[in-house]
This record gives sequence, C-alpha cells and structure tokens, in this order.
Amino acid sequence: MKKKNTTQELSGVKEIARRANVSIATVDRVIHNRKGVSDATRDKINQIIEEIGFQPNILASRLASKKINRFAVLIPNARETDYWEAHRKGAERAYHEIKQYGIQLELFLFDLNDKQSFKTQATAVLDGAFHGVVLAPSFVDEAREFVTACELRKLPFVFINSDMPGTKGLAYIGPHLFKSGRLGGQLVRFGLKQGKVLIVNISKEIDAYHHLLRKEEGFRAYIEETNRKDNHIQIEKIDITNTTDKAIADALTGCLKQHPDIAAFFVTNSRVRNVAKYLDRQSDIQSILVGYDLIAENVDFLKKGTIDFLIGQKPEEQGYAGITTLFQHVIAGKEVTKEQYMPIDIITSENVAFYKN
Amino acid sequence: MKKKNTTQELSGVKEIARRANVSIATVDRVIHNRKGVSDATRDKINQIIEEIGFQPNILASRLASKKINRFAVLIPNARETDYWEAHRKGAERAYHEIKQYGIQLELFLFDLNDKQSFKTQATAVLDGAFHGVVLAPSFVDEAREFVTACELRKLPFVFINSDMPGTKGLAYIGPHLFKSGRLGGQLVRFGLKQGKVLIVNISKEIDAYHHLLRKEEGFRAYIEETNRKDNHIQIEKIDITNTTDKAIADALTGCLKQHPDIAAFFVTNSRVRNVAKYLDRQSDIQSILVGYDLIAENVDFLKKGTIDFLIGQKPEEQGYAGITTLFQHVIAGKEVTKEQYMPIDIITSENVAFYKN
DNA sequence: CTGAAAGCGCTTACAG
DNA sequence: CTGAAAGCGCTTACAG
Repeated sequence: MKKKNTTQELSGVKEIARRANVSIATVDRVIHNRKGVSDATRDKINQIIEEIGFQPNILASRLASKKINRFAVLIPNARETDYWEAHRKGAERAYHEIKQYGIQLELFLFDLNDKQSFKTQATAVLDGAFHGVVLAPSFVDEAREFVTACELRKLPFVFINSDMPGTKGLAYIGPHLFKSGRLGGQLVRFGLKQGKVLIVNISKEIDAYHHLLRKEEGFRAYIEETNRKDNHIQIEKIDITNTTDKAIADALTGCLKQHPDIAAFFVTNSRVRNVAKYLDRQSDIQSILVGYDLIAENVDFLKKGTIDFLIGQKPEEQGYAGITTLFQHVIAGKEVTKEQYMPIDIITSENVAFYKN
Repeated sequence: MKKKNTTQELSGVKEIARRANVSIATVDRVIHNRKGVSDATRDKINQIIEEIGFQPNILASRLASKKINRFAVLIPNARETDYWEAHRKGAERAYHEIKQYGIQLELFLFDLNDKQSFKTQATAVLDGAFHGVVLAPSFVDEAREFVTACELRKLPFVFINSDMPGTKGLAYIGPHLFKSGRLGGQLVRFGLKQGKVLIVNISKEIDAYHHLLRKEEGFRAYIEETNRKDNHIQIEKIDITNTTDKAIADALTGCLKQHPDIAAFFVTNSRVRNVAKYLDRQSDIQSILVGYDLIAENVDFLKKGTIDFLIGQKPEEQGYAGITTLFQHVIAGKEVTKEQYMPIDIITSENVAFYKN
C-alpha cells in the first residue's frame, strides 16, 4: 500500500473540508455552485478556497465524473474547395487532444450556396442537447437568428472566420478583416509603383458576405494613404455574383475592355483561383495578382507565378482554437479571450511549403 | 454510491487482467515493460492488449503515479534582445498546460558571447537527473559534446532554432534555414528590379554560426536562379564579427564606399536592427532592407519603413513545441515528428500587429 | 514471479 | 441542508 503524503496536504477538497469542518461533498457542492448549501457554509468555504488558492485537479475531476460534454461545429461543407476542410481538420485535431476529458464532437455542414441548408443544420444543433457550438456565420440574418436562440438556451457559441459584432458570443476567432485588406493593399503596392488596380469580389451573395466588403475597405484605406503622397494608384472595382467559370471570365473581359490598363488585381477571397485561371489564358498579360487562402488550386497558381501573394487566414487554427476555446470555457471554467485575431500570413512560392493551410 | 457500468467493460487493465487470469498488478508490469513477469504471462497479456486495442487512460495514470518528470531547457539568455525571451515564454506556456501531469521545468541560460557559459550550463543539465532536454545548439562543438553525453545517458534531447545534422536527436524544431534564405532572396527581388544587393552576416563567431551561412546559401541560390533569366542582380557580401554599434557602422561605411550603388541589404539574423540604425542616419539612402526576427527594435524600424520585410522564425512556437515534443515522447510514449519545420513568416508593417514574436 | 489492497483527488448517488 | 462511502482507471509498495 501507499504511504500518504502528509507533508504538503495544503490544497485539495479534503483540506478545504477539514478547515471548514464539513464533508468534501459539501465542498464539491460549493465548487460547482450546486444548491443545497446554507449561505453560512457556502461563504465560509468560498473564503477558504480564496485563501489557499484552490485549483481543482482537472484530471481527477474528469476521471471521477462520467459526464459527457457535446460540442457542435456548424460550418460550410468542403464541396468546392478545401478551405473549410481545414477548419474541420483543426476542430478534429483539438477534439483528439481533449476527448479523454469526456468530450464528444458533432459536425453540422451546410452548403454555402444554400441558405436553407444553414437553417436546417442550425435547427438540428438547437435540438441536439449540446454544451457548446462553434460556427461560421456565413449567412448574416440566419446566423443572427441562430445565436439569439443560443442565448436563450444559454448555449455558448464561438464565431470563426468572420464575426458578428453586437452578439454575445463567447469569442471570435479569425482574421481582422479590415487589416487583412490593408495588407492586401501593401502587397499590391510592393509590386505596383503606379497604375490601376482592380478589386474583385466574387460571391453568390455579396450583401450577406459583408466580410468581403470589410476587406475591400481596408484595401482602399491603405491605398488612399499612400496616394496622399504620390497619387500614383487608381482603384477600380467589380462585384461578380454569378460564380461560374464562364460568367467570371465574361465579367473580367468586360472590365478589362473598359480599363485596358489594369496592372494589378486584388481578389477578396479564395476565388482568386478563377481570376488566375482567366489571366493565365491571356498569355500576354503580366499583372500582379493578390488573393486569399491556401487552397490547392491557388497554390498551383502561386508556384506557377500567376499569383504573386496569397494571404492566409489559418483555417486549421481557427477550427482548432474554436474547440479549445469552448473547452476552456465549458470544461475548465476559465476566462477566454474574446477577440482572437489570427496572424495574417503572407504566402509566396518560396514559403508556401511550410504552411499547411 | 455509484453503480458500476457493467455494459461496456471492454477495455482497461481490469478487463485485460480478467481475460488473462492474472491480477492488474501483473498487467501493469507488462504495460510498463517492468521485469518480474514470466514470458508466458507476458506474451498472453501482450496479445490481449493487441486484441482489444488497449489505450491507457493517461488521466488515471498520471493521477495515480506520483512520479515527477524533469525537463531542462538549455538556451541563450535574453540579455541583448527578446528573441530568446520568446523561446522561454513558449516553453513555459507548454509547461503550464502539462504541469498537471507531473512535469517540472528548469531553465539553463547561457551567454551567446561566452562559450564557457554554455559548457557550464550543459554540465549542470547532465548532473541534474533530467528526463529530457530542449536545447539551442548555438556553439557547434560544445553542443556536439553535450549531446554525445546525452546519448550515453539515454537522455532524450530536442534541438530548437538550428539543428545539428548527424546527431540522434529526438527532433529538430525550427526554420528550414536554406529555404528561409531563398525567401529572403524573393523578398528582395520584389522590390529590386535590378541593382546590387549586400548580404550582411553579423555575429561574434561566424564559423560556429554556420546557420547564418546556410541562409546566405539559400539567398544566393534564389538570386542566381532569377539571374539566369535577366542577370539584373549583383551580390556582394560582408561578414562582421565585431558587433559593437560603431564597428558595424564602420564596416558598412567601408563597404558602401567600395560599392556606392548598393540598393538592397539582406541581413541574415536579428542584427538587422544595427543596419537599420545605420541606414536611418544616412537620410538620403532609400534602400531595401530585409532581415530576421520580430524583436522590439526591429519592429520599430519596420513600422517606420526603414525595414521592408522581417522574416519571422516563430521563437515562441519553437519553445512550445520543444516541450510538447518531449512530453509526447517521454510521458505519452508516442512517436514524434523528427523534422518540425516552422512556417517562415513574412512580416510587414501591416501585419506585424498580429504576430507576437 | 504474482496478487491483494490502498491510494491519487475528485464526483456521485444515497441516506438522513 | 449535510455526510459517509463507493467509484473513476490506473500505480505503488508490500507480502508472499
């Protein structure tokens, strides 16, 4: 049998119970804010907890408790690109690290081209008896409705990839959209000393996707700042809401006919692949191209030289941090950082090998 | 009292013991390769472990075991810059996440300008009864001697920041030095369409610091590749081993007298701050400056525009991964990745705010 | 070479 | 409102 360590019996529920002259069951009740404890006892115990700086042993706690916590992940499916695949992988990586603590993970994937699928999946989450949810609020109105329901049910939620200011989310994990746009401006400026640059927004619903517009604003802000000195850059812009290859090509052709002197392109999302594909065919054009996200097609164009810079948004880390943030809040009961801005990675053909996503 | 869960008693030492007709103490002996078990029993138990895919519950294991594992961190002190401070912070962050598993951490800091201090600290580590060590092999010969001693004592070690090919380290965690140099070449090339670039190595002992030379090689390789097309870039180089402000300024002045047409500088380490300080005083010079590491002074020059790009080497993550790698190997008994190349971050004035180190 | 039993620091029914 | 005791899945002396 084991000798009991009598020298440093200075922490733990047992010591608290001893000092308060109660049983450890009562201490446990206070620690977990369960009812059925007199105010006097509660106060006394809380004071002792303060005094000795009690930190519960999470190992023992999880081992003894058979309670299961269920987390839901509500994000787009990865039908079109592997961008959202990375979020999923990150969430699952975090899950594997903490599942021993009695966590279960469930994925709810919706179609980025179908609002209704978001609603369906969101309802499934609400019906599912979860203890926390990580979501990408891709459809603004629907997402707002969903998180309102979460608030009612006291179901904690974390935003990833883009946020919804004004909601009571536990945290936002993703890029600072405006500053990410500013960085795009700077990158274009490194290559383009003077001339015309085209901002390209490509998305089915550009009203809803205001996160693209926040990038555009950042981009404009940076360029305008530099223009105060030399006024060398002119900005044009185009919104493309029909996302087929052909429609995008036609839109760009139309635009270039109007502005044949466009020397640089800034594409506000991973759709830069479409612009790259288009430019690649016009073999005579040698323009600067900056866009977003390390999806496979984009990386090919980066290596080929068609794309100069990709801005990385760390989707894998977003997924990972979404889950660990829930864990910190729900299981460990710790304070979490409300705004978790990811580093905005600059990727070129020379360092792309070291970035997974 | 609790009801026992009788439905899924399909894993765990108890089940193994039941199937093997032995006690759980014997199962424990086999799991931990302790001796005092007959071959027949051992084989039978191992087979059952295979069969049911036994995964020990690390929570229960660490809770029951009062064993302490001690890790040592052997890195430079942060006297001159906060670069090595970041390594320390990363190691301590990892430590706080896993200390509940019975880990202790001890720091052994040496002076980058004093080989002897490395030797002293290395000896202290060897004398200290550790179960793992993370080290920066800043002094090549001394580090080689140290890790040879580690191998003899079966003390696992992990390299961070720069590696020592040919040693039996558990892992290397840091940048791919050659490719980091190539990236430097690409960044210079973005701004310099043609002209002369100066490679600057600044370090007390440049023979020992061959990691600077591996960056130089990468840089040259990239520039030579682009030169095959247009031959627009000429490379000069200078090694500065006297690292006082004045000596560096004098060396640069001498060099610029010889080559007044130098239009870009590539500094192979965090000493780019010295070059920036120098260039800042020659207010007429508008050259491109690329260097390494997000130390405070460098960041100031980046924001000011004196430095165009900083290449980040993720010191904090290096320290963090060093400790978690040891943990995975020593505590969790898992395979670890031998080469853990960090992403090579490109930092500009616009995205610097989102990188801590 | 092997086993019975106490213990790690908590949580959970159950009884009062 | 409160406590005694069993249990989580392991590890550790100790006795044989």
